[in-house]
Amino acid sequence: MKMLPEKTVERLSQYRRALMLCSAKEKQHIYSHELANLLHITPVQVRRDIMLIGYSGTLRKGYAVDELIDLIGKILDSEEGLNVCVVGIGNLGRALVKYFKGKRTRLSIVAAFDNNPEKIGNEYKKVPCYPVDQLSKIVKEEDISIAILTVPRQVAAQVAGTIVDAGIKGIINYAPISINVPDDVYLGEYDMTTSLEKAAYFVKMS
Amino acid sequence: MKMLPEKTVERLSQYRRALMLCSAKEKQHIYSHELANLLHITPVQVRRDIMLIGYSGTLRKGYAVDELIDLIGKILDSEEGLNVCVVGIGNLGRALVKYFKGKRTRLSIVAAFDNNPEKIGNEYKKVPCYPVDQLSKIVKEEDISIAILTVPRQVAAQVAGTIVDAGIKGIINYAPISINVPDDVYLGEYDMTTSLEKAAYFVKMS
DNA sequence: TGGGACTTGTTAAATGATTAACAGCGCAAA
DNA sequence: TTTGCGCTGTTAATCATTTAACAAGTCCCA
Repeated sequence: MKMLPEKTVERLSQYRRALMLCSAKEKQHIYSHELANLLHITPVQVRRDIMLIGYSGTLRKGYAVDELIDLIGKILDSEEGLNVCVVGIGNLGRALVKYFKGKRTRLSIVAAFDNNPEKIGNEYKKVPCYPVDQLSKIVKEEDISIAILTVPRQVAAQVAGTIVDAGIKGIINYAPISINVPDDVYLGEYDMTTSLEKAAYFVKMS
Repeated sequence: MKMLPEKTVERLSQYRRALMLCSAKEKQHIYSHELANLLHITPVQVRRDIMLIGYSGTLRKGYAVDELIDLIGKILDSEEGLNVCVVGIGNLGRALVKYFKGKRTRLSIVAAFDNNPEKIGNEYKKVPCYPVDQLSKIVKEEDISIAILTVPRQVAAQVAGTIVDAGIKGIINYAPISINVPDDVYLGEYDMTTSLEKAAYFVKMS
C-alpha cells in the first residue's frame, strides 16, 4: 500500500479513538457525518480519508464500526508492535509515560532515560529509568524504534545525536528547539511555546 | 496589517527564539541561510516570511538581529500582554507552568484550575490553583484570554464549555479528544497520541 | 573599472490539502 | 412500480503552502 498523506494519517488515529468509544457503547454503524461531528471536521473529509484506505461503507447505513477499527489498525500499527522510550523524565516525560502506559498494546513505552542521579534506577509506572549514556545499549536490547524527546533546550541537540546514533527510526521532539536528523529518521516537532504564541497572535488579530 | 498565514506565524515564533540566542551571543547580523539552518528549513522560506512581515535586510550582510526581534515582537505580541491559565494541573499542566513561568513578559500564566481538593489552594511556581467552578470569576478578575486545557478525556468537553462561557478567546487543547468551540474562539489541538501513532506509521512505512 | 560571486526580494510554478459537486445506489412511502 | 430522499464514492475545483527561478544590488579582487 502506498503512503498516505500526513493529515490523513493524523485523522485515522483520531477516527480510531472515536470509533473505539462508539464500539464500547455498542454502536455498530456510523455515518460519515457522525464521525465528522466527533472530530469537528467535514463529512467529505471523512469519506475521502476512508476512500484512501480502501474501505467501503454500506449505502444508507454508514460504516461498520468494528471493521473500520480493524482496518485502521492494519494500516497504522506494525504487526509486531513498536517499542518507545522517553528521554528526559521531567514533568512532561512523566505525563507521557503516565498517559500511554497500558493504553496501546502495539506501541509501548519500555524505557526512560535521564541524567539526574535521583531519577536513575527508579521506575515510574513500571518503566525503568536509565542514564543517557546507556541509551544505545538499552535501545538495542529492548528493540526500541521511537524516542520521545523531552529534555531541556540546552542539551537537546546533543541528546538527539545520541538517539540517532543508537539507531532510532523516529523522534518526537518536545524540546523548545529544532533538531537535526538524517533523512531516513522520521521527525515530528511539537513546540509548546510556538503553539502558545500562535494562539496569542490569532486571538490578538481576531 | 493583514493576517499572516498560520505556518508563517509558527515560524516567526521560532525565528524570534533563535534570534534571541544569536543576540545573546552578540551576533548582530544573520543571513537567511543561517537562520534557515537553525530551524532546518530552506533559506527561501525565511526570506519569504520576512518579506511578508515587511522587513528588509541589507544586501550581502543579512538581517539585523535585534531589529528583527523587535519587529517580530510587534507582530506576535499584544501591546499590553495577554494572561493565560492552565486548566488541569497534572503532570502536563505542571510541565507547562514550569516551562513558561518567567519566560515571556507579554504572555504570562496567572492561574491554574483543577478539581482535585489536594491541589486547590496550593501554588505551583507561584501560580495559584483554584477550583474549576471559580473559573469564570477568576478569568474576569485576572483578565485571562487564553486557556491551556490539560484535563482527562472524560471531562474535556464539559470543561471546554465552561471555558468558552467564561469568555476566553483562545484554547490550546492537549486533552486526547477533539473539542467544540464557537467560530470566534481560536482553537489549537495538540494530540500526543496522534503524534505518536503518526510517527509509528511513518517509521513502519519508511 | 570590469567581472564574478554572493545575497536579498519577488514573481511564478508546483505541490499538498480541503472543499464542492455530483453520479449512483437503496430504501421508504405513495 | 415510481418518486424522492439520504448517504456513499469519486472527480474536479479551490485554496494554502512550499519551492523554483531569477532580477537587481553590493562587494571584492584582478
